[in-house]
Amino acid sequence: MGITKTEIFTDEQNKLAVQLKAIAHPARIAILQHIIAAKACICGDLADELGLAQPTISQHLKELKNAGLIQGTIEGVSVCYCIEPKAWANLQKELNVLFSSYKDLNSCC
Amino acid sequence: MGITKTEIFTDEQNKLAVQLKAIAHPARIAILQHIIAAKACICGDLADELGLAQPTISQHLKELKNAGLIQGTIEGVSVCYCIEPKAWANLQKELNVLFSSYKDLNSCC
DNA sequence: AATATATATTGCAATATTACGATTAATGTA
DNA sequence: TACATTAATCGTAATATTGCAATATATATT
Repeated sequence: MGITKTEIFTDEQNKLAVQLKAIAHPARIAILQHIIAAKACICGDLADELGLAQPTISQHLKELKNAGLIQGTIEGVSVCYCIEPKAWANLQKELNVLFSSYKDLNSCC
Repeated sequence: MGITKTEIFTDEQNKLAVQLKAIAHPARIAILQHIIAAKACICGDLADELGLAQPTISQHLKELKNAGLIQGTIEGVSVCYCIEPKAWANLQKELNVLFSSYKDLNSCC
């Protein structure tokens, strides 16, 4: 078919998948890194820095925003994007739970 | 176009994106959780447990393996899949670097 | 009000992903 | 060797993503 069967998974699994998908693109990783380093937080600057067209950056920002990972504040004619602290911390926690649940011991092969 | 411009990003950004993409699907999250909890580590069992067809699980396992996150050991007629410890630890580290690089202080908005 | 600047949206073509039935390949057992 | 069991691959249809040019929207300035 081609459509993910979200109904057979838990809300946690689906939400984690959605947020990871938002990060799982090199351009969006680069955008997040730039925002965090405060090198650039507005669309046009990011487009210049990363070498992608303005509409492309705008779309990536939209996806990150839809996933709740960043927030935008209107500043005159431009928009300043930055990390959404709660979602960021929550995702970090969820990932830690997943990654820490594995101990080298319980490997069966 | 529709093709990611990997050449304008660093190897680290691209690799991280690939591995995150591998995890960024509810079925693959569920598979990893099952493998870690040692509830099931063979294709058929996972198919039964998760309610997806055997070829579908096989494809998801292949993607996780391609990303280097799991490894498969042939055990008679079946294959036991488990976490690839090094890649797992490395990804955990990379994610920690990314997530920890953000401090609530340096938000510009 | 007209102009400049910055972001968002639309539309499109190329590509990638998702899921599964049918089939094939590989190992173990009678 | 024939048969059973399990995993992988192939083929296909549906859907989603990626990137950009063109355009629209929104705010600031003159």
